[in-house]
Amino acid sequence: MERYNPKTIESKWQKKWADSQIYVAKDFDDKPKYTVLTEFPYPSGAAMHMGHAMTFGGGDIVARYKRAQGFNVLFPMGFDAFGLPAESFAIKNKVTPQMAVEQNIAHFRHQLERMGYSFDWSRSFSTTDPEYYKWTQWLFLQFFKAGLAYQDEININWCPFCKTGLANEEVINGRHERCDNLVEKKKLKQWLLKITDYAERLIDGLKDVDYPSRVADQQINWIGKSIGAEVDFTVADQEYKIKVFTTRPDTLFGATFMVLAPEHSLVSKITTKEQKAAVDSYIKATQGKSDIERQDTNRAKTGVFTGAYAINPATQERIPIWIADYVLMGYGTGAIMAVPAHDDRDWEFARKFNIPITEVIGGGNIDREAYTGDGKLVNSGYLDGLDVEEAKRKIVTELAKKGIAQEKVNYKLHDWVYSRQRYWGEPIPIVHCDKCGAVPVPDNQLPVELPIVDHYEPTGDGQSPLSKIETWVNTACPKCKEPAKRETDTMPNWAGSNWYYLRYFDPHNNETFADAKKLKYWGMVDLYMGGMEHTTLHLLYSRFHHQFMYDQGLVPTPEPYAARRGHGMLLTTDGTKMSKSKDGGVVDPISVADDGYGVDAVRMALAFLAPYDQSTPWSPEAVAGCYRFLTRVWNLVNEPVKKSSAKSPEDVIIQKTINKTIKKVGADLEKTNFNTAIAALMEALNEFSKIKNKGSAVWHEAIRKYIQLLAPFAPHVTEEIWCEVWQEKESVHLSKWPEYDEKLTVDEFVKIGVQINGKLRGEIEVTNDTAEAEALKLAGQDANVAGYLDGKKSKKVIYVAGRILNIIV
RNA sequence: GCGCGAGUGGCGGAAUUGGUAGACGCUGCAGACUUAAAAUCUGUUGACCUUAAAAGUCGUGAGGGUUCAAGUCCCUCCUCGCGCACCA
Repeated sequence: MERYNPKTIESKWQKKWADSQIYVAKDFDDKPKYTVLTEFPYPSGAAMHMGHAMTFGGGDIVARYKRAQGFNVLFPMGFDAFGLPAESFAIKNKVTPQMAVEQNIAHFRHQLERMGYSFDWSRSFSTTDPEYYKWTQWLFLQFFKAGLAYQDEININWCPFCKTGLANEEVINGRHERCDNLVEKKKLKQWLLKITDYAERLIDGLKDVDYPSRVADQQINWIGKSIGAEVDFTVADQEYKIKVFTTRPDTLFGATFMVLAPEHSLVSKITTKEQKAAVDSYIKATQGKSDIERQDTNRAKTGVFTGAYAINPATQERIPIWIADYVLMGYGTGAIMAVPAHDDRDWEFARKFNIPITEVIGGGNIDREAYTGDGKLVNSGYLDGLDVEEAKRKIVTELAKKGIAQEKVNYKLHDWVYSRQRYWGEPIPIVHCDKCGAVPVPDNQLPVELPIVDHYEPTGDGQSPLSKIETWVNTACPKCKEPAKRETDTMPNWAGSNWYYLRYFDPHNNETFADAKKLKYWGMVDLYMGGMEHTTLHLLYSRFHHQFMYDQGLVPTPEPYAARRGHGMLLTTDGTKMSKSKDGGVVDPISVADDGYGVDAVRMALAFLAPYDQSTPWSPEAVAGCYRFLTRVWNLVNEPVKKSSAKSPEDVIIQKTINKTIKKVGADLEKTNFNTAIAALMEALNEFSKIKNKGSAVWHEAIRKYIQLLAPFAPHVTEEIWCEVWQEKESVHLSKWPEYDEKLTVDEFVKIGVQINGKLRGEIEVTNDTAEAEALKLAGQDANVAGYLDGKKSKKVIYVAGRILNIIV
């Protein structure tokens, strides 16, 4: 008998699968379709890491399972190759980004093939292919034409290291998520996408899709919806009005001062001569602070009085207007009405600057702290006696009559800063003309290709390197044909991934981004697997993109992904996050496979280690264990046995085992519970190993099914057994998923516990329809139980058939 | 501070949704095979107390409660992880 040798087996089958194209998905097949998508990678020059293997491995298991179930499965793969890392790699290695990407894709694809994933490579593409980004640009123009892409001069997040503007979502704790450098503010003219128009839809749509609650909650949280009111305050003795947003209009009578963000446009207008010096120096000090400093909640409140007053519209009293950096220009209107009695921050501020604190909601002790709970209104004129909710409604109604307040919903979500000052991205297909303004490049001139240049290092002056290429920049206005200039900013690295899943449905179409019939056939992605870290980035962006496309009639479904699953993080053995900077931190799946365990064992270990969505420490022993398991499977099927048609007394056990296992593995796969599915397969192997007569017909049928169950998890060794050991003509991965007989999944006899007064004292063997009296009799025969029952009367008997017998004495 | 999730053996983790806690894997221990080791196979592996055997007591972060019965349900609290964070 040959030893299990993954190395020769794996490379052989990977080649055969590629040659026979068994994983190629067919458009418009009669079978029901199933689209399983795994986030496509950025092809770096480095080794593939465990996070990739988690994503692709999970997708591959599902893809193989669904194929076996008779679905026409689309399991595609491509590359997301625009963006900063490719450019940095190119600069470092002194090659062009185009060359770097080509090399890296070849390298990465080779690794993916080495892992044996069942991707349909015929549909592969890179977001950097001009035939692809033509449509990325075209889609941008649809946003532009719909008024959802616009230019604005705003204060944006600027990464001084990468020398580019960033979206809000790309800033984590005040640092650029890619390079970890501190982000600055910079005023630049930028392209933005109006994602805020879709804030409500992005929340709503989550109801109709199956996302882990963690993911849905995080998106809802990020969008940050709050319901409240906008109220106008007039500045005393001046013509200005200050608009504020508040979620607590009920506390208006308690507003004893106002605060403007230092950047607020009214600040310079209302500040008095006496206060000007103080205000100016405060603004200057604020500008010198980083976002991290400014957002530190533990910092003591600072601020300065403008000298101006506003009129509280409820009390008609004059209240001072301050500026303070705890009020952010980026949220609401950049101005607040401060109610120190019922807001922690306002309370702290008022205390520090000796501003009066007026209680308007009873129930707290405002001398000690702000009271933010419920209660009855006090000191509030016509609101007195109402509770908070009633008061909110009443005051907004009253003020609305006078035209100084209205209900308002606010979101934390900001419009998406969509331009980058880097070379390696899709050029924004706009021409700037002195006469006609921003003019879209006509469809027949797309794509606007990136010019090949010698220098593409970022300039750092807020201009894209493209701006230095005069021959490219200078063009004719598509409208009036007069000389005009191209937009030189490029799109963010997220642009290509916004809609890539749609392109898999029809990857080679030159007429449109994807044919409508194919969009309809492959429709919604049934299962989308990816990393948790993309929840408020790519996943949110692409949902927005898709919703817009739906509104434009470009796609048939309102949401892109029917279900989302994210994998947990692999931690180092000491429980910390795997990172490149740490010694031995990153383990690469292929080198582990090359150590002799093989790809199948590595893939199984990743699936077996922990529940799919849970973070867990990486364990090299787990791979060894899975290798051992696969070796045992290999030895079992290769064990020489005498074939016989005779029935064996062990047949019943064999049948029960395989039927139970089919049921369990199928149920677990539906829930992406890979770890328990594998445990069930291991359990079954243990049962099978104990069988003495391995020659019966029942045995052969069962072991055949067993290999089919194992196939999605260990595709190579099962294929070798199927096609070489058993000489089947067609791949195990094209075979039909075995069915089970419900009757054969139930054991005739089960052991149930016997409890006396709720404590386990014995065990009896019963059937599911053993009567209570019979069960009691059996229990009485157990010496230990009998000892406890001896001489005592049973008060009560609880008997749950097939579960438990509990006797109360 | 807000939102979400999790606390079970030496370790990773199971537990049919209230019914014999610790499946499966790893590790450890003992044995078989071997000149020896590796590999493989067999047994064993929650703690305590006893042990000739059987039995027994405790045990799912802590404390309380509901129930014949709680890892699972309810209340109070603690710890850890993730995300957001001066969001008005």
